[in-house]
Amino acid sequence: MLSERRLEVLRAIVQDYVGTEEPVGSKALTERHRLGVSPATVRNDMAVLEDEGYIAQPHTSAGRIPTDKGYRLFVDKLAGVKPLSTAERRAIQNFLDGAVDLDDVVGRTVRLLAQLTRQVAVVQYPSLTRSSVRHVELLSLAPARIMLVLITDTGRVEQRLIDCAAPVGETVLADLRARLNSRVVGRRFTDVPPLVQDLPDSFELDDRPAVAGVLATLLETLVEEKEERIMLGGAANLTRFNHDFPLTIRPVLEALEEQMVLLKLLGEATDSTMTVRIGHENFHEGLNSTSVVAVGYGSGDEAVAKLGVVGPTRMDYPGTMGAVRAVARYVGQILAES
Amino acid sequence: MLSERRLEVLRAIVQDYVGTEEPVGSKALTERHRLGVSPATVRNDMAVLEDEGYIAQPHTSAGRIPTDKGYRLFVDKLAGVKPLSTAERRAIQNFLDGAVDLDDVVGRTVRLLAQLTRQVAVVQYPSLTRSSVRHVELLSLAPARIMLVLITDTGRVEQRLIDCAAPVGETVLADLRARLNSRVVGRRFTDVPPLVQDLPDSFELDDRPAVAGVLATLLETLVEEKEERIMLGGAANLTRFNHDFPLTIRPVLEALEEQMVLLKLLGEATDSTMTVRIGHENFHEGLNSTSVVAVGYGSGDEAVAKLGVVGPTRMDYPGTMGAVRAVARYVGQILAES
DNA sequence: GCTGGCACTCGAAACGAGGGAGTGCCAGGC
DNA sequence: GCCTGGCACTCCCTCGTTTCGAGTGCCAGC
Repeated sequence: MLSERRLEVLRAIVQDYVGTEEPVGSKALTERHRLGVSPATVRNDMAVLEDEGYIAQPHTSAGRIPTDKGYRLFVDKLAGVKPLSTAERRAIQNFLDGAVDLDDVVGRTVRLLAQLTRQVAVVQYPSLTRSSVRHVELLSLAPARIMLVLITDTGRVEQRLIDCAAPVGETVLADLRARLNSRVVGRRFTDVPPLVQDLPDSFELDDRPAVAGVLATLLETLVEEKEERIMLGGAANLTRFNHDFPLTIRPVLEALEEQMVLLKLLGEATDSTMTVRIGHENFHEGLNSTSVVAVGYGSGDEAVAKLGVVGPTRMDYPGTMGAVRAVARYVGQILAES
Repeated sequence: MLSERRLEVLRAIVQDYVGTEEPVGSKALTERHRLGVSPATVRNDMAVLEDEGYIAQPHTSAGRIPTDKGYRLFVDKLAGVKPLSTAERRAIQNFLDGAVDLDDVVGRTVRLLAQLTRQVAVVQYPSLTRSSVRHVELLSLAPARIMLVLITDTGRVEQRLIDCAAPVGETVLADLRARLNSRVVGRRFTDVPPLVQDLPDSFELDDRPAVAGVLATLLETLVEEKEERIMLGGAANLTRFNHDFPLTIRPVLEALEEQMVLLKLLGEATDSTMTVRIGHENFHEGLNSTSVVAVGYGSGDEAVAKLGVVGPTRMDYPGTMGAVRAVARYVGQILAES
């Protein structure tokens, strides 16, 4: 177990390194922080911290920088979540109010988060699997062609084209639409499958294939993982850490273009606790020197999706966590109102 | 007027510079191209080309690089559009087939273009103002709250929340829905306003405000420029020209995050001719060393929107133009089918 | 267990020489 | 009149050397 002072030294190192982006030495540390001991003592502490793997030196005779393990300790034990100023809170509110639809909400959120944290923002659309049905619409585009439109309680709209083997009459379609809605409106999407299973049975034999086709597409839409949509913003902020630049920005940009990677970054937890994934904890080559701060958001207690930011491991964790949490709360409110 | 050979020299310079990314000198030129003259002659030609502003040298005693004016001449007079190989064509087809909805089409297109050209791809969603109405849906969410869903013939779906001053009955809503659809389905969005202007008059006095409100939101949705949606992809390709890197990538990324800038980049022309905007022709600081190749696409002859790529002025114009044109054609086909 | 002192390390910046690619210009030849 | 070979000149780039300084580890002393 590390002594109190050594933890204090680690905290000071993290803070200074985040601020200056340069390895921090023992002398500079004692000058910038009131540690009450001499540089020599700090050097001894640093040697211990290095042995334990919390800090490292880029090369002999340079200052120290925190390791992933060091940041982890910092986040878990040494740092809190910095609340936003009232001015910032007001800015968030102003910015998010006035969104006209879900796309707009998500778009504004992503820009807001990017601006607030000066990092790359990632916002997931409300997940279908965690939403409820507000309305199902069936539109006949051509005799054997139907458009399925799904509207969720979070305002999300999904559409699908369905090619039927045989033409479907307007009356059948209207009938199906009515029955479908009476059964599923207000229900969670995950509960839908058993509710519609026997629906084809109540139709004329001739119409059953078409009805079954529509239902199949409906269920497919619910299940497909690619239906998890994600919006990204603030990529320009990547250029701010122009340290070892070209080497590091490339793989990050590439990773951020992959839907699947983004989803994994945000994490699987379905509650709204905040997760901080640091460096190698992301298990993705190329994101080894980036951290992710993510949190669930939703209209109620339960999270319908996640949002967060991606930045260098050398980031202002307390500030970032504060911003992410605050934005998630406001987005939840907005969603609850609509 | 430049002599034939001098044009040939310019072409050679552009080609070599695009290939090597390094200023090209007279000796290297004669070695790599069969110009039939000596380096000294080429030097004289280069001096003339420089006087005319087609090429420049970064500093005395360095090779020459093309100026924007030089690229312009190259694109206009010296280069054609390189057709894609059949393998590439097949790849496009395979990649775009199997898209399930409009979002999917646009998403696939953006990835395809980025991959094909190895540059940043930009795809605009079919513009509302150039589409026709397929269906208008009105859903009652709460007594005084309506969701308006607009579906276009290109498969685009837009939704809007409408807060009415007073509750609107289901029958009124159904009535309005029916009348609205019978009037506007199949019509161009730009033609809609006069078609619905007198619609409130046919309703009970009590219901007119609500009806008018719905119509107002509908018209607003059509007009608003921000409804021009755009998808972006391949940002990681920016890192490929890591020449004067950090200086140049930052403003480009920033510019690409602004919806308005992107729209302007794609250009205003509504037909499907290809436009190439080179360097300063973009009139946007930060995009001074990037070029944009854009073209309209649509299901018929007329363009419903634009797509294109953004890359360094030092790009392979013939190849890029070929890829952009080919992709636009395929997307048009896909759209026509749906 | 803390501190001051000291020798040592090693990267970053500054300096300077050399090489080389490229240029402009000129005189001569077809 | 246009092309060509020759030549002197210009600068950038590379590379080795040097210097400088921040930082370290270790040790003896309090």
